[in-house]
Amino acid sequence: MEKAKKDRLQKKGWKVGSVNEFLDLTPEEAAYIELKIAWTKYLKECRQKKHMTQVEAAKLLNSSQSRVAKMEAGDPTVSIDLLIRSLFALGATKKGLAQVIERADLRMAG
Amino acid sequence: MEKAKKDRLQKKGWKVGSVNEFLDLTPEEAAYIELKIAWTKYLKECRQKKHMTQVEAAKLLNSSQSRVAKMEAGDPTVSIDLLIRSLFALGATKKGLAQVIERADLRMAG
DNA sequence: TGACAATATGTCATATATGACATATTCTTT
DNA sequence: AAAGAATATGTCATATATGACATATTGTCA
Repeated sequence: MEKAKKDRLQKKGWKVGSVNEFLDLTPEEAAYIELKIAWTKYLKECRQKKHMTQVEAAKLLNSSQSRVAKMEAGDPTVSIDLLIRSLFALGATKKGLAQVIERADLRMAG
Repeated sequence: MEKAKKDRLQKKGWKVGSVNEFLDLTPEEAAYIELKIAWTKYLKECRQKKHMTQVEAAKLLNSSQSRVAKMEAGDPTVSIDLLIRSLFALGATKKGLAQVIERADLRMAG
């Protein structure tokens, strides 16, 4: 993993226990995290496109402002399930979701 | 939601509490479930493409045969997170993941 | 600069997901 | 049809995710 990406992930709070463990992330684990972060960005885009505050989005999602903030920050306690459900509720499209995957820097085949 | 789809989801154990509640699924909730089921099918395809049994896949995934079975069955206790991580480990491609979304019957825009 | 809106961070009780195990069922092969 | 492999189902202790709340930080505008 290149340094820039590593720093970015660490900054996000994605310390899997230690920096060393972090360096040992398998390509699959790294891809999973990258994809998750890519979806968090898309989530923020969707909310902003609707001109909603986090408080308003939270109400729509039956959640709380703090959790919306964590979703958008890529907090490790946020599941992809929650991201996907929130994305749909915020008007994300199939095409948008798919493009996020295709454009994500997953370092994988395909 | 058309009857065929409803029956299919109910059969999968997706009773959200009652049949009535089920009929009241929002489009977003329905899309989430549909997408999840679509990924379970892709997971099974990936495993079979590798000529692996569920026991072998479980070992690769540091999981158990029963959980692999539940993943492929679309059990409600299986998260999308687990599905995605498992898919990557089983050699799924970005393109494959994206195509699953695009081809899923989500009844949404995009 | 002050004041208010928006977003971020930390914590917690509860809810949900997970691997593991036991057991049941289905599928193959003879 | 019998036997073994593969898959499915049920349950549980533990791990992780979630909404909520309090509080902190940042952004905006007068």
